[in-house]
Amino acid sequence: MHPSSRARVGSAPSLSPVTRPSTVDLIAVELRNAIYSGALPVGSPIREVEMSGQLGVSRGPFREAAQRLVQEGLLLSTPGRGLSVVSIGPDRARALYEARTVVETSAARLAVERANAAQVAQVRSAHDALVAAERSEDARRVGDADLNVHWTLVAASGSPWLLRWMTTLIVEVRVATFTASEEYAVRTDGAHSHLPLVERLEARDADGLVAAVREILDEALVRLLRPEAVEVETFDEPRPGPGARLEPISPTIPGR
Amino acid sequence: MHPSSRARVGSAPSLSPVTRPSTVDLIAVELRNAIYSGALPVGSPIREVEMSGQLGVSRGPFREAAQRLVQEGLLLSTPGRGLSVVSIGPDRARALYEARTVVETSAARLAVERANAAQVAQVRSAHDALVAAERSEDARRVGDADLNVHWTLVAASGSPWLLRWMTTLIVEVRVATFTASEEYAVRTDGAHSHLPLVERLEARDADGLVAAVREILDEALVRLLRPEAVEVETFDEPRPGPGARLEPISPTIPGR
DNA sequence: GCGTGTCTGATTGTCTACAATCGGGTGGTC
DNA sequence: GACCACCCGATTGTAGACAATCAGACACGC
Repeated sequence: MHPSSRARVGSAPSLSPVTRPSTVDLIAVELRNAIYSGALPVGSPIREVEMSGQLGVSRGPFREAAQRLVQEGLLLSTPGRGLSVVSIGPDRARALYEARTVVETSAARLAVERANAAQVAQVRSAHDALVAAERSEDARRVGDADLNVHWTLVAASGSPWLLRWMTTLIVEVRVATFTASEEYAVRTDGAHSHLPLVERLEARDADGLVAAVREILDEALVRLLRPEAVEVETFDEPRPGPGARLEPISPTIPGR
Repeated sequence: MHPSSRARVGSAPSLSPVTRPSTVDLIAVELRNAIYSGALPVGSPIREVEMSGQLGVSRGPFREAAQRLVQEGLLLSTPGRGLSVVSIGPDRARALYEARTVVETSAARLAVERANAAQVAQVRSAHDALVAAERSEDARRVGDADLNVHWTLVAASGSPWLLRWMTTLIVEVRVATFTASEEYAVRTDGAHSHLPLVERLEARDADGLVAAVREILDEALVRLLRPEAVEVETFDEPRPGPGARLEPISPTIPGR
């Protein structure tokens, strides 16, 4: 997903330690992506025998990766009954958006204070991708791009904690969306409504940026809870059909 | 620790589903407590063969529980080298306190808006426990009570997300403390300095409460980073000696 | 004395097998 | 028809075994 955990090769003359992803790392990413994309539907059981087989790994590391997602709040573990994908209904969706608002508004203030030019450019670049995504009229691509604008804004805060929470919140937002409706719809004017985020960040206008964030999130929550109450045009896309299929994990890159 | 995951027995005539803690749940709690208390020192390796033996469980569920703590940020997993307790030095401590401030000030505002009388009473009760702890002059007990005041305040916000983050932040604050110094010291006037938290919550004074939270956290960070810069009297206690010892986990309560 | 190669023990990472649990289906009794 | 007991297949939870990896010690060559 968004975090790039690529090994950093030190530039000459100094070398940095090389870290390689473990099997558990890879499985956890795969599972998180599957939940984010809807391939693993909300509330659905995690059949560990079947899924570990699909991924080409044994049950041990699969279970370990799953426990990461349990801790993250994306999977639910019930002793004796196994794992399932969480669902986030209306009550919890309100709390989710409340937490999301805390993170994003706080990150916005920090970003205005301290984001460097490269970080600000990344938010602008993410917004450009949103503009491009809207031309494609592909709801999923638009939704991804929309969330990525928010994610880069939080990344620009420079706070590892806020960014970690935001990475999970993004998946949870998707879970809440899938819980609310089988259909995935995004507004057609997301690029326009998100433009003030970029402009106010560039202008270092903290209060204006926070207000823009709040407005977007408040509206998104209303649309999530009562879609008919919001009169905006949307791109629609039905959810992928059932039958979660996980691809085998690529062999770990050998050597170090 | 603070979250009580006790099974809720429904009052007659309706019964609620019974949930029992899994072995993985129990191990994770044990590990988290051991990090919080310093029994597992910062930076120390997690010897899974030895520790699972001490807990009386096999390595499988031990590894699963450890992965929860990896996701939580309390343990670090390095492929081929295993697990170790994280350390949080000065740079990360600043970011930690920044995140802590975000959570606690946001929770404070929500608590003022919506905490019921029972929740407010719990904050007051937590403060009473801090007063009692100071009479004992036991630094650990004081530190625990201090953090519990903060935790109950966040609990009073009613936000599951903020509370979950806060539960981890508390352990991380301890990790940062142990990283900074072998000695554990708490100020002797914590009850006095925390009193405005309770009073302003009771008075529903949001701005006043937020200011009080900020002041306490700012001062705590200064004391963490430069202890000599803060002239306050402290209770001191050396850290427990090395040799982490985990007690065997009680057998799961049979039946359902 | 320093650097490199090899060996060994400890530990990690993964796999497989077995016991325990759960849920659904079936048959018997009232 | 409703309820209960039993059985069986699927799945989970855990233990133990084996392969792979790492770190430290030692020997050798320069």
